[in-house]
Amino acid sequence: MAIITRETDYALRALTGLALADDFLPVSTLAEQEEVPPDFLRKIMQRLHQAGIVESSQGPFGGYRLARSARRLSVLDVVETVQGPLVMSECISRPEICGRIDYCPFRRRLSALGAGLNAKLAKVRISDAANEIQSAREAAK
Amino acid sequence: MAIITRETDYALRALTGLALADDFLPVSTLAEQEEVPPDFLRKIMQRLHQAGIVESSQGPFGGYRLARSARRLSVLDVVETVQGPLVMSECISRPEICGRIDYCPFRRRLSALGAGLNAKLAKVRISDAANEIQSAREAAK
DNA sequence: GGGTATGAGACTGATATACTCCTATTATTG
DNA sequence: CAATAATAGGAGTATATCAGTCTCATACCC
Ligand code: FES
Ligand code: FES
Repeated sequence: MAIITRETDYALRALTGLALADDFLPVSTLAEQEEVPPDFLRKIMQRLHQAGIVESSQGPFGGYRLARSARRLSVLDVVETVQGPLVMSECISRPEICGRIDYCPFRRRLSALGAGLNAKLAKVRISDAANEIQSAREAAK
Repeated sequence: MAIITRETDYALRALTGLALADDFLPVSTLAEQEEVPPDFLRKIMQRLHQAGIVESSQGPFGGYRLARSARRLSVLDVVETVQGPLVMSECISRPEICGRIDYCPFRRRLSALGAGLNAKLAKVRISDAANEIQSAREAAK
């Protein structure tokens, strides 16, 4: 089972592309650059827009750009926006449906692992990815 | 999104029950104890049996028991048996479908997180859970 | 052989995933 | 200032997975 869906993967690619562009970029360009089906990316960008991660401009020369610095945008933000909160299991995340909360021997251990993963995903920033691409480009010159 | 499905959750409960019983236990008893739909648990036990995690005995006084010590059975084993390998993303786990393997700035970082999570899940053993239940029972006496 | 238990697997409803297509809005152009 | 072209916005669809049920065959004990 994959923890990160393709939708999130595509969103990460697109946001990295936007971080490098630093200007309004249309979905068509972004989709070609990042090798994502354009119509699918359009829908993904809408969700990122609703979540306030990107700003949009319609009409010719429009497109999307980051709404905040790539340094303040983590992989966790993107995961949570696209596929919802990342949790170890439904039973752990929702005490009201658990029913064995007092004596379940896995709850504590597994929820700690979930919290750990979330913390690590929060430390990977879009700017890290953008910087890596940037460095590679300069090295290739 | 939940990393561990309900099916895996049920499997963990059942295996912990078996670890405490240390004898053949029928699915009906196990299902009642662990609060799992009996027919669903039956199917889950079949998969655990195919994977060699439990042994079965048919007929009266039959049921399932652990095929190996609970100390040698980790949560990761159960996750992989029930829901397949746990990976960060499809694109990361299958280089042949990736296409951007040489320059993807997320591949290295995220696959490291995936490996870390797998390692931690491998360190949580069914015996840990069984021991915790055992201790609680003795304390309640 | 009768009764109790598991084994294998087909079948189903609901939800999520991955993607497509049509519509509304904006900016330039003649 | 309308027509047009470029863009985002949002509805809709096919497939897969999840979660569970049901049936029937098989093995075992008395
Ligand atoms: S978290 Fe609910 S039973 Fe374990
Ligand atoms: S792992 Fe394939 S594009 Fe990032």
